[in-house]
Amino acid sequence: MDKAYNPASEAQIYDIWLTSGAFTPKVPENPQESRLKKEPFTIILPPPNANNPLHAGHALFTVEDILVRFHRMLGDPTLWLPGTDHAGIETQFVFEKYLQKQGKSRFDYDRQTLFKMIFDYVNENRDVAKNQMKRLGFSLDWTREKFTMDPDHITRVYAVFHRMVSQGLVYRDEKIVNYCTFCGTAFSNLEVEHKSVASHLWYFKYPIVGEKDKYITVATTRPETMLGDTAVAVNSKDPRYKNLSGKKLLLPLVNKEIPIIFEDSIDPKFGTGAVKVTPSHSPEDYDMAKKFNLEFVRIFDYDGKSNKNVPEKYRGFYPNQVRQMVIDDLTSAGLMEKIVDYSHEVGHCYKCGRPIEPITAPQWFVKIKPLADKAVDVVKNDEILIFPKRFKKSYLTWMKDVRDWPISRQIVWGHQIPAWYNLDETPNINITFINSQNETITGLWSDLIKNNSYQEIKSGLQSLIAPVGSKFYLSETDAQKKSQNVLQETDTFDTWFSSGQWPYSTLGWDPNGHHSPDFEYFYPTTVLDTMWDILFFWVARMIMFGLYTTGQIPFKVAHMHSRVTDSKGQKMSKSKGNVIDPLTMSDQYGADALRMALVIGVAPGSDISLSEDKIRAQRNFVNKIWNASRFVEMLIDRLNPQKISLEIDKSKLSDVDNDILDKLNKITISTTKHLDHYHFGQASEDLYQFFWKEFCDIYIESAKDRGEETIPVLLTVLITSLKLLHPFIPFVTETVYQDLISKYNLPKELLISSSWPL
RNA sequence: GAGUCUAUAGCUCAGUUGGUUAGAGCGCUUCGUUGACAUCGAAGAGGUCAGAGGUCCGAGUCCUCUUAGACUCACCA
Repeated sequence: MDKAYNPASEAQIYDIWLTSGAFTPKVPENPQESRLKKEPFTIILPPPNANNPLHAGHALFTVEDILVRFHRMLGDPTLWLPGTDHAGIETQFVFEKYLQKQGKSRFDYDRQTLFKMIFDYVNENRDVAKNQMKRLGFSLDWTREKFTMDPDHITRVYAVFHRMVSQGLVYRDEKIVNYCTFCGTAFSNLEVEHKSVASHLWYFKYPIVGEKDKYITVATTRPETMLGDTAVAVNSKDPRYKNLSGKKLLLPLVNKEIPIIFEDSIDPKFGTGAVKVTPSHSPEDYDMAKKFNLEFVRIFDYDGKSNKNVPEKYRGFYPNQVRQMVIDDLTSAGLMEKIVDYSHEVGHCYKCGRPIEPITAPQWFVKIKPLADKAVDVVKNDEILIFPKRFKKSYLTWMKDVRDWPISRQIVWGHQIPAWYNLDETPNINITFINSQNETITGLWSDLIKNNSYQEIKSGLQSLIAPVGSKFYLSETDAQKKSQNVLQETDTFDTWFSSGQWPYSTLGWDPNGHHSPDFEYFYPTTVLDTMWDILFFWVARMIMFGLYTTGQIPFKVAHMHSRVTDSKGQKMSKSKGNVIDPLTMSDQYGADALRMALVIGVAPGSDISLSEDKIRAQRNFVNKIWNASRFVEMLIDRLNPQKISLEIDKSKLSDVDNDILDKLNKITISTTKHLDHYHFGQASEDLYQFFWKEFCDIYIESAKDRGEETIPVLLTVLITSLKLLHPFIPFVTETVYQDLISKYNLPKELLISSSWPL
């Protein structure tokens, strides 16, 4: 054996495990019956972005590997299923930046071409993450590897979509959505970041029609939207406005009469108690407009600029430009009463950081209440356990009043929504395409078809917007019954609509009930482990989808791990320059050292502060194991016994022997208990102390002065320690174990497949 | 606006259901080690467990409040 442990050999060990078949569980003949007798242990890996290399957070999948290796050694049929995610918006934006460097943009390509370009781009990078996971020692079953862009996954997602449409759980509607005009797509509430913005409250006057020099003063944070006002709302109990019933106001600058409505949700104490109502650009106003049947006037378009619904001089400007113009014009008209400082929360795009424009747009929605109710029950009654416990509470409060989920995104990278429109049936569909002269053309189908062929439009298609109420079909052939002129919806599903179906889809759930043996055997899965930041995005959606589609929970335990921070407890980010790359670290110190550093002494649910110092310390520990083993072998060589035995003769034991065996027994019990309770930090810390202090510093030291009666104890403690440590630091333990086996003619087996010492 | 979490040695953090002199790693001081490991060993310095009050025979641990920080959710003009 070399003087020091060399992590370069780790790759060979991984290959040995891989070819041994240890990662691939066998599915018995009768999966359902077998499952009743002995339940498998299953984890579906949260699929990393197929396009990106791993970061320190991914290295934390170590906790899954620990669980999987532990249960495999306990003798449970164990499956850890790998996969990668196409990560819709994330990846498309990365690709757009790449295009930008080449002086191009997404608008230069038709939809099909752009999709293919991104697909190729992702395929080039897909193996990177996969190889990195192998490098970290993750005992994933690669024979079952999946990708969210696999045709069979898409088929299943489409089937579930069909079912939801037919049951009225998916609908189209034009309501207020969070729209980022820069990114060009709608977002769900979860994708909006609220930031406090120091702004103003503008007070200005709306003249009352037919009453000279009488006004109502409104207070607003968004003066620019007044161009789209269609009412002013006041509280019916507000004495100031009581006598105004039936009166109209003259909307300044636009010179249009708008009604006064009486809505009791208006707080008389805020501002002037009178609120301007802009149904197309404010969620609250939208609700009021629906209630009072008000007119909708959308003044900002998808490109972020003001449109033809405003007086000519204000057209074609961004909101902040319109704001200044409106303020100036109201002031010079003598209608501006006052401006006061005011700070409030404004939604910003989580991708590009720009302000979100609430805008009415036709989108696809999931009716969430029926799904959420069941998903609440299974967590409330602990059918699904959420660890650490505090996340149960945040899950339940979020679920309680979750709103309908907009699932359509105006991007091409993802699963194109499987809905087709017959254009002759719905001629008012708005289409954007690139024609044969490479010009981008936008217009209604009924107009475009006069000068362009269907084929040209179809092949150059970029996007379409079908008005709410447009008839759609769930297959292309159905749509073609009336005529051949059909187009598929150009929106794609929110990534989470796809990944929310990951657990049952990867295992081979079948929409027609012909499920695969894998599904019958491994579903519901046992543990889902992920970082808490996607509890709502992903975990909640998986629970809803799982219950809806399979009628069963997707997993029994949702284990939330924490963020990896730097040595000062700060979030890692490229701009701060404090990023620790897991692959650089494992090349330098070994994957074992990195893995140990990520779990040792970490309390469940608390942030994990990682530093090179910490990894180095664990490298020393790994080397300690190596050298202790080497020294045990040297001791045995020196004693040169006739026969190597692991049999312990209790009558010959001294106090030191009894002491170490007693402690070994205790550490075995406590490690098992801690792993059962997901206390990885405590388990690894205790093992560290036991091995280094109790075994090396005390027992091995004492063995230096003794005879061959120590051999069975030395080997027993060493081998048992290797087993207990194996889930945490698989490479060095397996390497040493194989060395002991060949040296002392022990029964051949791999540590990964050996039995847990209980 | 609602909620969650954190505060323990110079630094980063453990401390399971409250139970004797509060622990680890790194750092620091002194010493040792020519035949496992300088990626080592031994010894040591260093903490009124954020503050105040309370429950208890007993509180780092449970309760209340205060202070300071982090985070999550949220359609209020």
